[in-house]
Amino acid sequence: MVKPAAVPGRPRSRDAAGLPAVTPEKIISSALELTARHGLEGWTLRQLAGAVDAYPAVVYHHVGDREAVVSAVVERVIAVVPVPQADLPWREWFRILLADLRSVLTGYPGVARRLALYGATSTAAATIVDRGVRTLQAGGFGDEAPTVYRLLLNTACLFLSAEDEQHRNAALKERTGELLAEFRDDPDRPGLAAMGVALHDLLSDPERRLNYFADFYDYSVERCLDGVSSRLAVLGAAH
Amino acid sequence: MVKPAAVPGRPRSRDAAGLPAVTPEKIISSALELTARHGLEGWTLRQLAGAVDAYPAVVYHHVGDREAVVSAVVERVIAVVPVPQADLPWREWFRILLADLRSVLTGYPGVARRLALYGATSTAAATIVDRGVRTLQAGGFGDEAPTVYRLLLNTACLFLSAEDEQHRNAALKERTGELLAEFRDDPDRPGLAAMGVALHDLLSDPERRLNYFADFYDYSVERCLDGVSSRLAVLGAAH
DNA sequence: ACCTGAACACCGTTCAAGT
DNA sequence: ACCTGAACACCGTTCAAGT
Repeated sequence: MVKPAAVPGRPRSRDAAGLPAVTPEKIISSALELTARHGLEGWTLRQLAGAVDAYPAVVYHHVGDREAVVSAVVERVIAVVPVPQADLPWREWFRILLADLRSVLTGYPGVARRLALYGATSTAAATIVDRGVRTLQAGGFGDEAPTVYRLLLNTACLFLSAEDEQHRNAALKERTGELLAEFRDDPDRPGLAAMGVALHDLLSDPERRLNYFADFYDYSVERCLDGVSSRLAVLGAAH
Repeated sequence: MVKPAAVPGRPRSRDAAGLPAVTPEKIISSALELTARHGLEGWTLRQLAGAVDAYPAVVYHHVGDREAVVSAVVERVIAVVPVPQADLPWREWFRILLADLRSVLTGYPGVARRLALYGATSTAAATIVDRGVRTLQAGGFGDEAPTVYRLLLNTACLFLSAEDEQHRNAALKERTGELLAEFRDDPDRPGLAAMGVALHDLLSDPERRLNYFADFYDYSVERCLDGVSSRLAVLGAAH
């Protein structure tokens, strides 16, 4: 990881040292690996440079600034997300897409956040948007299809980004949870007590604790789909 | 803002210089101001120290590290959020809470994100949780009230955090929007084209553009409430 | 064109020393 | 106890100089 100190006898160019040339491809796949391991905000440009045995300036030369590397990583990740088959009913289509999205994005912490905030622009992303909106159009959402698409994808990516962050900063989240769990016997605040009990039960059962994020994600996605579904009924009744 | 360079004749203690003593209170309200202007991640500890005419180490002495200051700011902000009156039907109660939440949190960029990720632990926060969960219990959600509460608050805070971030990094968001808008005539990808048209219409109408975030927030909150509402019907039918 | 090596202007944090 | 002033170990980024 750490570059050896410059010594007088050391060759001063990569090929004199027998090192392969640095390429954008190598930089980006190293960044992808670092992201899988430490999250998108968990590595520094100096670490990335170290991973390809080069100086930070080399990253700038081949790819650009940190932002350029990050957006390349994001595009690579969405390219991996499978697109559900086209003839499914809209609800099923999105249920599958969002489940697959989770299983990919949890492997690359921080990518969900970028996706939620700025989206992606690659052809892979374009395909998902196209299929998604068409599925909603076919489902009867008409002009509201793009809005519904944004709602569903935003919700999914935002919840996943929260999950990433809470894993990263488990200590803080834990502390808040424990604090709330302490109120579980408060007779003056039955609502708070109910929340305390729910949180306590959740944290003390090892299995529920393990599935905490997955379960809450599924619940949230289902409620979002429910909401969109009842909106569809309103739209249908209007004409 | 900038401390004057140390000159030989300058008094070396605050009271010798006629400066009032630094207090935790002053530090935190300065941090609150800085957050209102630049966002929670938009100021540095050195800036905060400068705002109270002191050295960074003074902030450490009176409040603690950056994290301690940030969490104090978050608690101050939620204390400002009004709690809707207790006798409202659950849907109305949350509609009002989440609208008020938005009008407060948009004034303090970055706070929504913290709230979504780690919640708050002050008595002000506890009151909102208590009333919210009780309102849902009264509405018939039973044991699912805590989960529904978390879903609603999470959704609201996450959407608001996305809004904060997109305002902060308007350039990136703009670029993605324009890129998508370019596909509005693509005959091979009608779904993408529909998204392009929707985005184009949105960005070209000045009024819709201005209300973009507020409208999408309201839409998302309403769909979330719809989803929760149809879940309530399922729960009710079960017994 | 590609890479080296150092520098620049920042961060949050720590600490011995002064008052 | 409160504050000074400097230092430490980092960042991302830039750039002249080498090969």
